[in-house]
Amino acid sequence: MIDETPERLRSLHSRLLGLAAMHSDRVVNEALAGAGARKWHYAVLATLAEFGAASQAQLSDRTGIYRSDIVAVVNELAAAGQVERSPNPGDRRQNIITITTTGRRQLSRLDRLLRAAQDEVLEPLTRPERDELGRLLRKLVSGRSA
Amino acid sequence: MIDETPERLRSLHSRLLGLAAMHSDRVVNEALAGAGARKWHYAVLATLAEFGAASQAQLSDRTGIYRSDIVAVVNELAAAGQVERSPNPGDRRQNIITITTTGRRQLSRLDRLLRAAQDEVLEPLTRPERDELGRLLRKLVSGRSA
DNA sequence: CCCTAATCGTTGGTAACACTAACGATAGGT
DNA sequence: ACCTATCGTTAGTGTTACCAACGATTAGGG
Repeated sequence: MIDETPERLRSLHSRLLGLAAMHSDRVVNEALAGAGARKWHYAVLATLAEFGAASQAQLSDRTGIYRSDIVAVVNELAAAGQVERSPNPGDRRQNIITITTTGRRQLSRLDRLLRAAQDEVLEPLTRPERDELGRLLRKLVSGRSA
Repeated sequence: MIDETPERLRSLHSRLLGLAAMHSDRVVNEALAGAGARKWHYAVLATLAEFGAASQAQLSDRTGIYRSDIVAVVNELAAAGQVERSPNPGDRRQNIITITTTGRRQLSRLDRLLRAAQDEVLEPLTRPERDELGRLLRKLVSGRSA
């Protein structure tokens, strides 16, 4: 099993990051697809569960999803009965998004699926290595992440 | 500067990988754009320089780019005079892609730009931390990477 | 030697993402 | 009252990964 990848590419941190992220994303998306969700749905549900009801603009800030893309996500979650979208009487520009009981149930299902996916991706690493990887990545993106 | 991101997302390795890869990709692409290239062009030029002339299928294997996407990359490189595409007389299904002198010049320019981009991305990390990150990422993708 | 299967380059298409621009409605500051 | 900013929304762009299918060609099995 010879490695046919040229040296210049093999030693490129940006390439390694891309490959690792792609693989991780694939595993995660496949897992979430088992519950009819994508990572955006998880991000919104988790944010609602932890911070409580919020406007779409707040959801955008907290998840890093663009506010134009939040629309479709909330549409889909609402269609599945996992959130409710109601106008804010105090500020009629805003919608208030609330997580429902169905949404909480879905969230714990996604939590479970995600944990398994995470374990699958990190399987080649020992516990301390996983922690170290997390630390390094956090350091790498600290400041500019959302 | 409070962190408004929910705990569940902040501790997710898959999310950290995605954020880091996105940032790294952005910096790299901006750098390469300074020479009118994207990372695919670099990957193909580097592969040709290290392994010599090759068919498009071989380039696909060695770079990980899909064979349907190689077409456009080779088109663009050929239009810029950086590679030459000629039919293989020994197997008339194949094209033989050769790097030109212009291509080699472009490759060293891209090498320079890429090194700078790499340094910019990794700037928050110390030398040993960069090595450790590389090691962990390699371990993570070893086996299934192209 | 012929037929089938595989390979090569190519075209066209899909889906997810990140991101921009612009709009009507509404709110806030002065 | 006026100007400005914000909110949700629609529409659209460009990149990336990936699939399906095609004609041309080559290789392998009977």
